[in-house]
Amino acid sequence: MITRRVTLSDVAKLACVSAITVSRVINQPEKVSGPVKEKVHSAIEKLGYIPNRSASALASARSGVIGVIIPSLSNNVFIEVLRGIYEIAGPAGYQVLMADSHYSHLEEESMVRTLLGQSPEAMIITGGGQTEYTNNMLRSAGIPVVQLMEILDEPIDMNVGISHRQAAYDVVSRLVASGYKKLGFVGARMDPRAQQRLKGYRKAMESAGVYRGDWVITTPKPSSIAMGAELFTSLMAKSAGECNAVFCVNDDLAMGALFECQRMQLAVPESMAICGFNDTEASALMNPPLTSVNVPRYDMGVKATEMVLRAIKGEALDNKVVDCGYQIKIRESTQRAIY
Amino acid sequence: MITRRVTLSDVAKLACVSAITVSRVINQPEKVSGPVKEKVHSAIEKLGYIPNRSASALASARSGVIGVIIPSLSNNVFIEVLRGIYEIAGPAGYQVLMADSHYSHLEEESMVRTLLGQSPEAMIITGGGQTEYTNNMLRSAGIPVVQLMEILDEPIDMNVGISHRQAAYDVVSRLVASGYKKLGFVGARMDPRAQQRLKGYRKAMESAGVYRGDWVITTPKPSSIAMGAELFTSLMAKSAGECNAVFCVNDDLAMGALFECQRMQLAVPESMAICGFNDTEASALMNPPLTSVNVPRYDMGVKATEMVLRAIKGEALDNKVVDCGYQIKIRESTQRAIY
DNA sequence: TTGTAAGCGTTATCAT
DNA sequence: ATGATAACGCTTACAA
Repeated sequence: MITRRVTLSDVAKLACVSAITVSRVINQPEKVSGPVKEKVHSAIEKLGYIPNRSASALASARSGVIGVIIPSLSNNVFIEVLRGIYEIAGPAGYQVLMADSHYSHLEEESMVRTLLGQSPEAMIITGGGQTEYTNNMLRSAGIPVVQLMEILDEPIDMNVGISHRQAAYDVVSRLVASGYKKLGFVGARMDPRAQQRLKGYRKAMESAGVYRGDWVITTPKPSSIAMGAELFTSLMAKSAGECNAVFCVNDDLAMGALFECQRMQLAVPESMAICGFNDTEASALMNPPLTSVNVPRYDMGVKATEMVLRAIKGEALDNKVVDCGYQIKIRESTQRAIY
Repeated sequence: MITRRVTLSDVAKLACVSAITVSRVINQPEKVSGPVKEKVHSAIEKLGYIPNRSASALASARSGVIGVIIPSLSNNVFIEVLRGIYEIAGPAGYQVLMADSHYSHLEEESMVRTLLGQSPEAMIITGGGQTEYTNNMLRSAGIPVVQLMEILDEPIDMNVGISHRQAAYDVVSRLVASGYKKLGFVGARMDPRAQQRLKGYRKAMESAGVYRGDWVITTPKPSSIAMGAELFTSLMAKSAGECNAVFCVNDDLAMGALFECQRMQLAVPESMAICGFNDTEASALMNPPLTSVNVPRYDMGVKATEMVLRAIKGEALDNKVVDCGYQIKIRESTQRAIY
């Protein structure tokens, strides 16, 4: 005895109405009279009917799906963005189909293909630099697209993010201005955002006439707390202990650097100042609290999703590009009493 | 000029074959001759054809989707499980449709409904305690279901996890045996896993005859590093400073407790021993490194996904319940030189 | 307010 | 090896 999945017409039969009426009860209840609505609802409950979204999507050309591509599930920054996306999309009746490109534009290309197969009504992808083929696919899909995280020169469609270059320039300038002229740079993964931050660091250091190429330590390897400790050690070695401050391209690295200082008995900030980027929860709670740049990750996800939802509805957008801004958080880790 | 989405028959027309042949080239290429295959492939490329999954799902009754429900996107533990799921599902040609139940079995119910609407071929959900209605929906969906994270008494179908009670019992027993008899408990969120850990703690303490109800501090509020500091402070107050060790229900709390000790100038482990749970990256790298219980989160996700994939294929499973085990990591934070 | 008929783009089934 | 035809379950367009 095989139990076929319950369909619209099963419900219709039980409620003694036509299939389209059941469909209306679900999608446009205001167009159905009270008594009929009740009959249908009780039939739906009795049978435990669950509408088939594939059939619905096929017939209506609306999938109720938003496609999202992030570079990594291991990086908390993207998780918070995701949270923002889910928090808006779900209540609005949209499903999120997420894929992880592993920081590869080639994987990203095949993921865009796959996601487009689900006929998403909008796409949210991370940053720029997509392959030409990816761009073509996205353009010809004819759906709203948001590029998220960083402000780009030539967005495909919409763009939500911050200027990582400017943010890094700002915080580094402030550090230099307050006396930290022997400020090294430590970066891992070095994705486009990290590259922008490095540019900002460099410009700030050069403006002050204190840039030193050999104080820049980077690796393409994944970022982690352990990597922060490792790179910090390299910086100490390479600068022969000359650096007395370090700008880490993110808070994980900064945390690793701080832990390493503790192990080396290097007092922070007295002997070594540390600055991170992103302002994750731990940063403000460590000892000493870490200076960082607060980036509204969750809000970016929210904003991007709100924008695509509006675009799906065909509403006009005030602006296709939204700069979410950042906040510099100066904390004890860079507040040396005497220079 | 409206550009309709490219369909199978567009490709078929261009390649001068029938639609079903194009379908075969995509899904069962071994059943199509070489020359025809080439013709079709070039037509696909020329048109930039992307198959419509909704239509495919409808016609074939295979959606290529796995539904996943986790309680929270804010908790890293579940993110690592997710990583394991995505890492296996993607390459196997499955899309993951994820939903966040916010630790609510009622939200979970509506999310199961929503996900089932996508005709997933399998479902992976967190833990037990689902509503009766949820259980019914899952059962009558007739698809493989894995309950993940903890070993349950009466799983719906398959079950992958660890015994949180046993793990907590083990580590607490070891701490007590090595002299920490004034061991408090600190817990936040108190979801079913946390409850189990509390039970394990209690049993271990009672077995040793050192259990004290007033040394158990919990809150239903979300867990965080800041909350760890707060609860630790409460414990100190409530135990009038008598406790000289604390078992935190997770590593975030343990981290917060350690930071608070540093602020209070309480030497760890000399004056206060700290033990966490989960063994997240930071734990091993802090100063001092934190004792914790390593839980194979990523592997759980991998294992669960491998199991549902096998079940989808109709392959026999050796076992419907898999205990992934755990590892106790004793580190400096609980290694007092002299008791 | 309710219903009929046609089709959405794909695949299963049965032929050729 | 390839094709014709009828589903799959729902919604749109048009009637009644």
